Amino acid sequence: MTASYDEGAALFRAMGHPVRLQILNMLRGGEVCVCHMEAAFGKRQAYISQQLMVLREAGLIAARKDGLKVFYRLADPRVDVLVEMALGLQHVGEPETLDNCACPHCATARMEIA
Amino acid sequence: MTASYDEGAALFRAMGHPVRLQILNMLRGGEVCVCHMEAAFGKRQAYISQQLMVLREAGLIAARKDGLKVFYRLADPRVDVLVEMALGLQHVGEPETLDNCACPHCATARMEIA
DNA sequence: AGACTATATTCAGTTTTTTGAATGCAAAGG
DNA sequence: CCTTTGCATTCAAAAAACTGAATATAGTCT
Repeated sequence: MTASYDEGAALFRAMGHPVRLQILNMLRGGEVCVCHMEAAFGKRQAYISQQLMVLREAGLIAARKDGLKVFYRLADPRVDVLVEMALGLQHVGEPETLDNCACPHCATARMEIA
Repeated sequence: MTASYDEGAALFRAMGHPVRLQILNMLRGGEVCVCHMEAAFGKRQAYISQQLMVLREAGLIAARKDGLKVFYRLADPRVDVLVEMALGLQHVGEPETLDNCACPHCATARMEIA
């Protein structure tokens, strides 16, 4: 019974960090690889991975490995709504799909298409 | 722009604590005085006040003073939904209205009615 | 196998949060 | 005015979170 509050609080604590919230918001747009976040946020890769670990342990995101890259997605549809509400109901999130990704892989992917 | 994430994160951090979450959930049922929380949670009064301060500073709750007592309520309707979602969409919250309050004031209030 | 790439983990120092204890303060009653 | 009641604030020690640096791992390619 008190466990419910502990679990709920743990959920909020995991979301209560600017970078993690930004990651979650980005994932609302669909699956994203780590290198994309690295490029989009301008943070060190190790740092991004640390935050991803927190989110993973909280059960907020799930990972899919494809070759060398790892793609992350929201693990729970509730998270989408929670993030949306916290950011003010109108904040659409940067249209940061893989399209404007500056990481080597995404860039070359675009070149192949064009 | 980054401020949005900071603000959202601050919101979640304020909610990311078992006792504070429990307080917020209680307030979903309406206005409640501090003495009621004290009795309902079995925590020291000063401790409750500390958590209330955090919630107040985060803009999640508002206070109304009536004589010696202070009544708190949710300041933002979004909070109601956020708490509800975090607690699992079904958790109704203890039916802890002022009716089952063990604090002196609430107890005598009941006696006056009966 | 060796080198390289993408991501993960560990470690340590710093900052923040948490929480118990003590104290402060304003309103009400006598 | 003095006391009591209900709540708030301050302080300090312990616990936890944050983050930079270094290191590890796993997959790919030659």
